[in-house]
Amino acid sequence: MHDRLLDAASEVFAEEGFRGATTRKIAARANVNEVTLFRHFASKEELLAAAIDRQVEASIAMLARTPLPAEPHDVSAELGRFLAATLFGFAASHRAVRTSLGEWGHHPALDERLTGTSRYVSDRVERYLVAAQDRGLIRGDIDPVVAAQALIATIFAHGMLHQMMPERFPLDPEESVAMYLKIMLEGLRPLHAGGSA
Amino acid sequence: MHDRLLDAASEVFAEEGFRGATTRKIAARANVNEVTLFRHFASKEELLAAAIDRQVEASIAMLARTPLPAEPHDVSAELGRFLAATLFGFAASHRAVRTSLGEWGHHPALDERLTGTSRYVSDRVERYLVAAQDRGLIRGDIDPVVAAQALIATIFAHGMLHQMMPERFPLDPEESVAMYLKIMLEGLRPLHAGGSA
DNA sequence: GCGCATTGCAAGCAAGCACTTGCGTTCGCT
DNA sequence: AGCGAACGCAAGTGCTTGCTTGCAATGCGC
Repeated sequence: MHDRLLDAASEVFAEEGFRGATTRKIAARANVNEVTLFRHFASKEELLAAAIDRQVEASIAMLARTPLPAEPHDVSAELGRFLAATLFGFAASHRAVRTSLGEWGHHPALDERLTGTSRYVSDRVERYLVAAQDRGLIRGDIDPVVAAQALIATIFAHGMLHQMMPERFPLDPEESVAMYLKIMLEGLRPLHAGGSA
Repeated sequence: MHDRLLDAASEVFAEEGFRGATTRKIAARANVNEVTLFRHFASKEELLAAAIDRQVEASIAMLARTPLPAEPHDVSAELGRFLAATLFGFAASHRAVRTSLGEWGHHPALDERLTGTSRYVSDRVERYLVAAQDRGLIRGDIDPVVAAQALIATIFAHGMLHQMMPERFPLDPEESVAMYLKIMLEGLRPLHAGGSA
């Protein structure tokens, strides 16, 4: 019951946002009486906070199954796998991601939770790129933090825009990541190694 | 009065979304009686549609003051100027952009309007990159549509994430665009021209 | 079989919502 | 001066919201 309410709350929140996720809708989706909802959670806000926590933990656990190695070897392959998994996750929950962006800033108690997955991803990519730069696998004259930003921002935005404007962002996750990496890794390649891929 | 209501509606909608933008709040922000609002617009939905139209037209007019040339010459400088202007616009209205993303899909009458600026930008960049590819200014083995996606997605996401996680996305518009272009243009450079910048 | 915890159900509450009605006031125009 | 358009104000309608109350039904352990 507890879990069913959390799942229902996540779904309705993703679809309708905080204001739209009424306690009646959540209870109905969980096949539970609205009163029962308030017997499990003191308030709507508390319920949604718990529901978002659950979702973030689940998505991070999912991403943790395709980790970035601590010591980079094949940057293209390793980043490709990780970013494809990330994009896959974003695309699967694009509605929740977009809602979170819209909702961010309105409910301070929820803000930090809402950015949890993004922080996890950017953290890993940053660390990986720093390590890759230490090993001379990518060029040394750019800030790895900025490079991580560019990569994540691209993946991130593509995951949403692909759903919103499919005629303009038509590629599926694997193709997209391959193409983006084709561009970006060429741009990140050590400068002394000239020429093509 | 009409215009004051439209401005107020844009502001409140950007801050609070469709549900949060109550007619009372909009009227109060415009220093107008709520009844007057309904004498100018038949419904809340009609008001917000008109308000969003206005905002989109204004932002496109702003972007049109820094156009991309029909015939590319200096890709880095020309794209840099255009994307900096785009990022500046996104950053200035980041709250509206995020709200639009969250709201998108809920009100079919608003959806097309909400993506107006994005469509304009991706349209221009796509055409520019196609022209640049025709002239051999960027490599020929990548889809210019995909390259445009990567550029816009990066600008787009940075404009939002810079506000939400300033400690992770700290650079201001000019710096950001310069860094992103440094990476991406290196990746887009014609393959026969090896070496560094 | 008894007690206790968990749920459902019907009803309701105060507040907020979009939107309406009626009436009086203030204008600029002729 | 007279007229009509545009506005403010007070009040109210019917609906939805988060949340509560009271009571009856179900189930599980002892």
